[in-house]
Amino acid sequence: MTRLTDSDLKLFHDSVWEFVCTVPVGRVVTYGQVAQAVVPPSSIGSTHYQREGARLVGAAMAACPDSVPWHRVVNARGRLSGHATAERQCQRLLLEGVEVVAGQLDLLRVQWHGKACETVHPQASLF
DNA sequence: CGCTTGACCGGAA
DNA sequence: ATTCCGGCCAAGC
Repeated sequence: MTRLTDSDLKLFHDSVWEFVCTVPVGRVVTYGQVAQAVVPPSSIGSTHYQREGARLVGAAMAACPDSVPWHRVVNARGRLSGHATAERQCQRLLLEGVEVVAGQLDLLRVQWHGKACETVHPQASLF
């Protein structure tokens, strides 16, 4: 079975949203990072998932509810992907104190690597 | 059914 | 530094 079932995709979407909800304010994650963090759909090959996981995450985000902080998900290059809501995404990030310059943000500074890094203050490291 | 598109990614030019 | 291209697969039409 190489084809994903509806329930698998639905569960995957839920997992993605759940994970994104755990991202703290002022921090961001990448699509690939999310793909690696959540449990893959059971009926997909690990090799395929490694290549397509990020895309599946993107598809999941396209239909996410408002309760999910979708603006904290960016692409691997630390840029806001060229989707229709990029403008709003930029606004929300700025409101959270994330430095966004020309649609580009510093992943080294704001990327979230898990709960272990929560002790690090997002903006206190500079100066 | 087949073709096109996409909230991606990594590498190449 | 930026832009382009191929890959891969799910969804929509």
